[in-house]
Amino acid sequence: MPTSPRAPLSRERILSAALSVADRDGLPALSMRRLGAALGVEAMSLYGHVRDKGDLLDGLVDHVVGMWADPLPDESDWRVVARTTMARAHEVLLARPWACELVAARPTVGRNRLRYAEALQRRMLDAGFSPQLAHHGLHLVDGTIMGFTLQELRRPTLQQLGEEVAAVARGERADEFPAITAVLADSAHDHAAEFALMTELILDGLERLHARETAERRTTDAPS
Amino acid sequence: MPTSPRAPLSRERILSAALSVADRDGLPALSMRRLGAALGVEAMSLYGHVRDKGDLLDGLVDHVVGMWADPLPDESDWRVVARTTMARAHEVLLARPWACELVAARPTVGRNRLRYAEALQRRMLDAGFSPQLAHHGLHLVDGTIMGFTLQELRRPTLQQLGEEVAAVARGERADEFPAITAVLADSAHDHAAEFALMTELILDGLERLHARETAERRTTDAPS
DNA sequence: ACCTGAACACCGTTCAAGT
DNA sequence: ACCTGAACACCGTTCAAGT
Repeated sequence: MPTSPRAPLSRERILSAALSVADRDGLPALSMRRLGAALGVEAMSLYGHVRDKGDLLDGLVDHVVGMWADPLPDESDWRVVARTTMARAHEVLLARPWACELVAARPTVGRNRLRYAEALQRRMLDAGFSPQLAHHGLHLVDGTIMGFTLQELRRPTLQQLGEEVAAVARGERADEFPAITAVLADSAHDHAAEFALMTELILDGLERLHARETAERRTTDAPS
Repeated sequence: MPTSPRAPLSRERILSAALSVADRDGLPALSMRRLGAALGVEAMSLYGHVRDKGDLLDGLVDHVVGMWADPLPDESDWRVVARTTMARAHEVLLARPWACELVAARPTVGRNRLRYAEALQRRMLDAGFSPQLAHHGLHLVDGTIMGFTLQELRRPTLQQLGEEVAAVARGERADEFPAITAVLADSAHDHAAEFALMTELILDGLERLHARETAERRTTDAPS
């Protein structure tokens, strides 16, 4: 779907076309040839504005990161920034499974990711975090976003692909997998609630580490 | 490298050949044609023992899961089981980046994964976890493994691929990214320590949720 | 300058044919 | 039964050629 069929073809136009191809038909469908066709152009013309297919995918990743990080929350509390970023990232990635897979396969660090990392670590340092803990904190938040979103995207395919696994999910293997069967029978699958719980667990943990750190600093500072 | 050049070609033999191709040359090199060549056979012969390339990849994923889950820890404490599983999974996946990517892209639930899920949730239920919390617990542990391993695999490519990002990593953009620069300058990159810290944070959090749950159950049970 | 056509070295998969 | 050869419809990328 070329917005204007003979616009001069820029990196911007290519990236946004790639985004809509991936959204509509998935990552495997995003070939240089099909992308060219979507822009009304031969595949080879793309190489004038994009070094590689890899370069294109990197651009795509940072574009998606921008979708949750771009209007950075105007807040000085690191907890608020972390919480809202996690929620937004989770939402954006859940809606675009291909993006989650892409970030896992090709973990590009682009401008949008830098800006978000700067913002979060700034708040942590301002709150009195040591550089080391701010470092851990960013990784904790990032890892949780990816790990948990993958966790949720994994769910639907459980019944779809599993041959004997489907039987387990239907509760027909209580003999061999009693615990799994019991858990599936007696618990809800509230994804959003689980992610929120995980978020608070992480934030609590970080806060506790921060408190312990300042306590230790006080005891070592006092005698001097 | 066919172990015996004219053995009758089984699913087992195909899977282990695929594993060594992926280990040696990476995931993109694992094509049906090259895998056939590694077994001294035409690509098309593989389809007698494997439905699909997808089927082959699914088998590969569960094989890797078995590498950390297979001798299940003979322990009744859920904390020990969770801790050792996380450590082993992290180690196995760090050594095989392609496996981490594969699990992210195609989250197969195979027999090995079922056995591990059963074992961990069994311990949690036995410790008094509600089914709901045991459910969350498994997802927490799994999400942490994936999220954090991806986090670490992401690190080396930061300097390798980033154009301007490399400058930030070298500390040459302190004006625009002061917090990132300060954190990178004043903190170590001890991956193993960070993963251990993350593990304890998760286990502490789960234990706290468990304690809260039992406290609530006691207060609601008492009046009856 | 920007785009193209043809070509190269690959893919996964099907299917009729061989042994 | 098990494996193969040829074929189909694709890939990413190069490069000389067109406008």
